[in-house]
Amino acid sequence: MPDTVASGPPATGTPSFSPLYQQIKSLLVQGLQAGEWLPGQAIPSEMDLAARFKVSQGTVRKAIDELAARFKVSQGTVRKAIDEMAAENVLVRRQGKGTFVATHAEQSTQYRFLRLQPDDGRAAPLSRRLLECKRMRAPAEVARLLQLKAGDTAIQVRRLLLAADGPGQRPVVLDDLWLPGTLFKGLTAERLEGWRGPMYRLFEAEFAVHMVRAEEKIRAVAAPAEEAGLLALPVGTPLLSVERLSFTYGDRPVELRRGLYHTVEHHYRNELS
Amino acid sequence: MPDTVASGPPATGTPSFSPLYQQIKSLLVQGLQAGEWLPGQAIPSEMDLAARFKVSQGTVRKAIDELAARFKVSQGTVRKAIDEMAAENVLVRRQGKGTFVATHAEQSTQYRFLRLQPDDGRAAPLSRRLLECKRMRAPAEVARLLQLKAGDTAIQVRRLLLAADGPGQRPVVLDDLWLPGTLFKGLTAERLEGWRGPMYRLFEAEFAVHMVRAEEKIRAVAAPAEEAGLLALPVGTPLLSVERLSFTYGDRPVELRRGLYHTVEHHYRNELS
DNA sequence: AAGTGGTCTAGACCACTCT
DNA sequence: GAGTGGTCTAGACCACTTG
Repeated sequence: MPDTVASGPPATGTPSFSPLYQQIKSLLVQGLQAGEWLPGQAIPSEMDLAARFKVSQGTVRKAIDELAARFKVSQGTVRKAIDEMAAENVLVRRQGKGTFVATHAEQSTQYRFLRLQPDDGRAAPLSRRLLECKRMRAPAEVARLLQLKAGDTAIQVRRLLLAADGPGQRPVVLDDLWLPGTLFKGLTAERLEGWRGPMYRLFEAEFAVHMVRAEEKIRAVAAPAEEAGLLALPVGTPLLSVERLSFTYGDRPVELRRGLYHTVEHHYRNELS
Repeated sequence: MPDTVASGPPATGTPSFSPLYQQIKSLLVQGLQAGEWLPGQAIPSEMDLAARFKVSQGTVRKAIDELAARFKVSQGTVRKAIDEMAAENVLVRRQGKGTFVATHAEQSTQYRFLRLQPDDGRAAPLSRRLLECKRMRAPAEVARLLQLKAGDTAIQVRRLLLAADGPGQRPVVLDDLWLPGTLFKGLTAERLEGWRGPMYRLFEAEFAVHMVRAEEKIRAVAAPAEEAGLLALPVGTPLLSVERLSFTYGDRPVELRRGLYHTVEHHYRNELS
């Protein structure tokens, strides 16, 4: 870890460039990026820190104090950095337990990025059906958005999400995903089909890629022939087209997804403020 | 102002019910609700506070110190309350100037709730055309969502938003609004047509109703005959249906709006985290 | 020069969780 | 009982805006 911070008393004099707590924040992001702490784990790893500072492991201090010592700043400054990261859903505080790296594994945040809801509040979870998973050269537009070099390979995944609350299963969502081939080396159809749980959790657990935030562009479109067929709908049915670009730590784009949502018994929910 | 807070040293002992800064926050919201400070104005009004505490007006202190004195808590606690309200876009901090009540008047936050964007980044502002503005008895569904009593009057407004970047003006959005008649007493078609600027700014300035947050339900629908005609589109064109319920201070619903967006050259933009 | 929000420090007690 | 985050206090200097 560079000691960009730990030079001199930062309270007075030059804040050099950005506020101390912002520097702490980016150091923590670097740690997350490097996989120093994994989703679901607590920060900091006391063993690790003890080793780093060559402090006897029995030296018991507060976790944040450890961070403070590591960065040579006060507890309050570290707190403010963590405050912001908690507001961004990168970290999760739990009173009495610790501060944890956010994960897509927990019930409460499992489908954090899926804003589609059934019109009646009942939250019948959707089932999945994998249609395709193949490696290919990334199309120009995909390469551009994922910041790949021309000719880099991408993985394309196509799948259906189905509502199962009625008598039969009705398709509700058709998803097309593109992933950078370099990051998702061992990803195969079998791996995807065998997985129980959210796809983003698989990405965390098997490929060390954690989705932090995303941008979506939403349109209304008429279902084209092929897509209509897959969704078992008449050609031309109005569908919500949701183009999502997802980012991991450090704002690196790592997934491009285009979903077609059938919004007759479901809707896309959004909060504005 | 009740002195729910100002009883005894709150740092130690019983926090009675909720954290101090939450109590401060709700007191501030009460002040906003009561119109004590208006959108665009700074908080606190020093004259007002001086009058309240019968302190000579010449006694100059920091604004937050005034609030702190008023509520008998430390500066840090007031700060935390204001922090949260700034995060909710209820207040706006400006370094060196003060803390202000958020408004829909400023350029930067003018169309805060309109997530529709042109596909090319160019931000050609939309022009408006008022189609209708009439008082009527609130339909059951509208009354329910706006928490009106059965039979209360509502104002219905219908309007078009048009893109003017090309040679002619093309309709892009058809909006239908319902407003509680009691809150918007003098609202007429003339008042709406004569107004230059965002509608939400008119609501602030003329009716003392400030929109703080909103919930939207989004669907893809086929344009019905009447709406298609108004938008100058073929019947059945896929449109984004955006149903918005807007709230003012204290989570009181004050506007129901249903927009139909034509999303061929525009899209709805959303950020997930 | 004065007043504002922005940052930083140092220390305290409380509420919750786990052993 | 020990360790965690949550809240609260008191005071300091800095950066920015305005007279």
